[in-house]
Amino acid sequence: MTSALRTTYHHGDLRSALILGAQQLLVEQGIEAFSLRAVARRAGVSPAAPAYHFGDAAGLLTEVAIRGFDELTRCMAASTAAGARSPVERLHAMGHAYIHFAFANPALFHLMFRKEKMRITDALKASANAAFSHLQVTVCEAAGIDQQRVGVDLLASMLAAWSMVHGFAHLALDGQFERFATPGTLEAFCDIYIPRAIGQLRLLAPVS
Amino acid sequence: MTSALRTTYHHGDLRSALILGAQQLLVEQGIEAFSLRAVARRAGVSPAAPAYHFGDAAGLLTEVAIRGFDELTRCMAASTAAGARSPVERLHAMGHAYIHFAFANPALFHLMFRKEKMRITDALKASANAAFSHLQVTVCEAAGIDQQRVGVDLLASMLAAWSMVHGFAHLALDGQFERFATPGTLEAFCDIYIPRAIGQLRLLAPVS
DNA sequence: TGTACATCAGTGAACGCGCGTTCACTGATGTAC
DNA sequence: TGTACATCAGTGAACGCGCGTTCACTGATGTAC
Repeated sequence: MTSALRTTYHHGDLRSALILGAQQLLVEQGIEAFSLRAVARRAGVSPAAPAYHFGDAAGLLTEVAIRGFDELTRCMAASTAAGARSPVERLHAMGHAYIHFAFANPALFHLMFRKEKMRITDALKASANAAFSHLQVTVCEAAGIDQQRVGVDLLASMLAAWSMVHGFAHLALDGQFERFATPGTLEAFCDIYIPRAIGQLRLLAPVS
Repeated sequence: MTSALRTTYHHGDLRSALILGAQQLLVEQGIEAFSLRAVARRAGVSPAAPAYHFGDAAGLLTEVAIRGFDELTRCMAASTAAGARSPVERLHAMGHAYIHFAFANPALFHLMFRKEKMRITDALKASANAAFSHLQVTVCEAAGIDQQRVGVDLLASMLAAWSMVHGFAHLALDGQFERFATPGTLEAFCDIYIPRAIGQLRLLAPVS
């Protein structure tokens, strides 16, 4: 809701509008451009309004990050839900989903893993944990292990899988793979190398 | 050289001193605290002096990042040089070195992979490439492949290895592993899981 | 059904801060003759 | 060997900017009686 649309003194749901506006600001201009004043401006609201709801920038960004983790969880869940695939195929699908989430929301993805920008609240931890346990379940299934009995080896597999997709996404977003792919073909490059990189994980049998 | 030590109008080697000061500022206060004025203050020099040498913050940070990549290369080289180990052991050692470099220099490590903070000069590319080709050689040796014949499969192995250590370092630095380790034991946690995670790479035979 | 009052949600002008940048300047150094 | 001059390296005061935060305020909403 922009200032042009405001007719009443009270906004109605300014809190949500500010979170949404912050998300859009992140998408459009990156985290460097983020400030409480910029968010207020975009919402057509006085510069002091965001502080009333969130205290400071970290408070608002925390809410944005929570929604980011929720969305990531949704993406991962959707990727494994479709069709009756094998556990290994589901893990591949989830890895893809993780990396594609990062590509689709670069600034949000970076924010989510920059704890110094946020307040580590219980709500944030809960959302992040939900995303992680999706990974955990899928890795357990792919490795054929009862997830009630997570031991050192399985945790190592999970860390390896998570680290790999996370690192891949980070390096790709930072342009480190331009070394190998001419500009404009990064997506094609990723289509080829994401499955092969994930396929390098020892716990996984070849997809087909 | 601080202002207290300055006796002459000319500094002598202000350019180097500013780069060093910027590095220290990064170590001590993180990238958020970085500004040309802060660097000038630390060097005991007028606020306009850094701009004379580097143009803007990106120019100075580029120089810092170049030295970061050089140092990373040195760390990786040192890790593989010691003793007459097997190729696989050398790859393990290099992965350790990569992650330990990140732990020892968190702010610098983050800077090196934030291209929007820098100018992508030829010198920067050269330093980054040098670090990468160290990885490439070691992965080739570990996989037993002639590095003159890098194909899709070998590139996939390299990307997998790089992504994994990079992601591991990132996630650990962001505190994501506090989920598993009580505070204060992160290093012990990493000592256990770094080798096991790297051991998950398909190309690698068991270390011993 | 009305009225008084408390609380909530947001205003908007003002504050001080650190920042990058400009600009006329000056001290030191190098070079040509 | 001296001198004139150009260039280099850095000064420091000033500028305008956007920022977070404060503060007295006000319009709207809810609640008690």
